[in-house]
Amino acid sequence: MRIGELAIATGTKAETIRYYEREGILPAADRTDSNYRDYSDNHLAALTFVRRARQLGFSMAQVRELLALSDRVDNPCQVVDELVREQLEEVEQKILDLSSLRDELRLMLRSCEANRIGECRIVESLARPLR
Amino acid sequence: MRIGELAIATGTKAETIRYYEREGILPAADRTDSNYRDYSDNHLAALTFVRRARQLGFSMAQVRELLALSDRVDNPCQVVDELVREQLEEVEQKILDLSSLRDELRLMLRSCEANRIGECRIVESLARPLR
DNA sequence: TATGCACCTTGTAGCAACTACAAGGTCAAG
DNA sequence: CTTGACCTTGTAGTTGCTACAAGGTGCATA
Repeated sequence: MRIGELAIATGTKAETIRYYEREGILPAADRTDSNYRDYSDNHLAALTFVRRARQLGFSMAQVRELLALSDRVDNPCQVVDELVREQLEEVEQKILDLSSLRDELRLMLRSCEANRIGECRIVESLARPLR
Repeated sequence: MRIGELAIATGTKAETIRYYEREGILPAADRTDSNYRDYSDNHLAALTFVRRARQLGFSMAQVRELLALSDRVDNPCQVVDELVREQLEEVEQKILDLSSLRDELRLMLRSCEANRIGECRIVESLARPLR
């Protein structure tokens, strides 16, 4: 399978796939006579894994770790569990941050009843000293 | 007031302040005889505004817009309102995305009862085809 | 006066994770 | 035999900073 096909199959741009290969996230593909990359089902599975982990918010470094772990079938599952737990904590923190941000934005909208910037509470509230 | 003072007053690194000046987000400061930047209270207010907007998740481009709007006191407040509304929508969408992500991570953790990677559901669930 | 230290200057390069080109090679269809 | 879709490499751009390096300035202290 050529890079374009793999790209469509995984919803990844061809350039991103080449980037992953350069970064050592994906193993290099075989080459055809005309030097085109030629991917196997193993590559498809690997890229699927990578994309899914990325979608779940894992960093490239974390994906590297996950890949290394999943290669060594005899490792304790605990290590993977730990990575997931860390990621979960980060995500939960982000949700909290965004929630208070959302509340502030909502407040700003509600307070805007003037119709000229001169009296606009939104601009005022942005100009307030930082907490 | 010198750059270090302004940095402390706003919780911004001096390098970031110089960066904002380069980017035209902040007006250039006056210079002392020895070529040090010399900031006024207006600069303090402007930087406070910028930092607050950035904390609220506005992009640099949006901050530029907000600054331009807040300069023209006779513009309808509606334009600012619209920007805030857009930002709010983005934030709400991000919260939704992160929430489903959180749910998936929680599921992964719960399903991991094996203790060897060979049977690890987490690794399995990462290898599943992309939705 | 000298010296040490914190602060300032400019310029450049690095980060994450791609994305967008440019300039050219390959291949199948019409 | 030409068109057009695909592929190749390499390089540079994106966002919003951050981190140097190499040198100048200002002020307190020995």
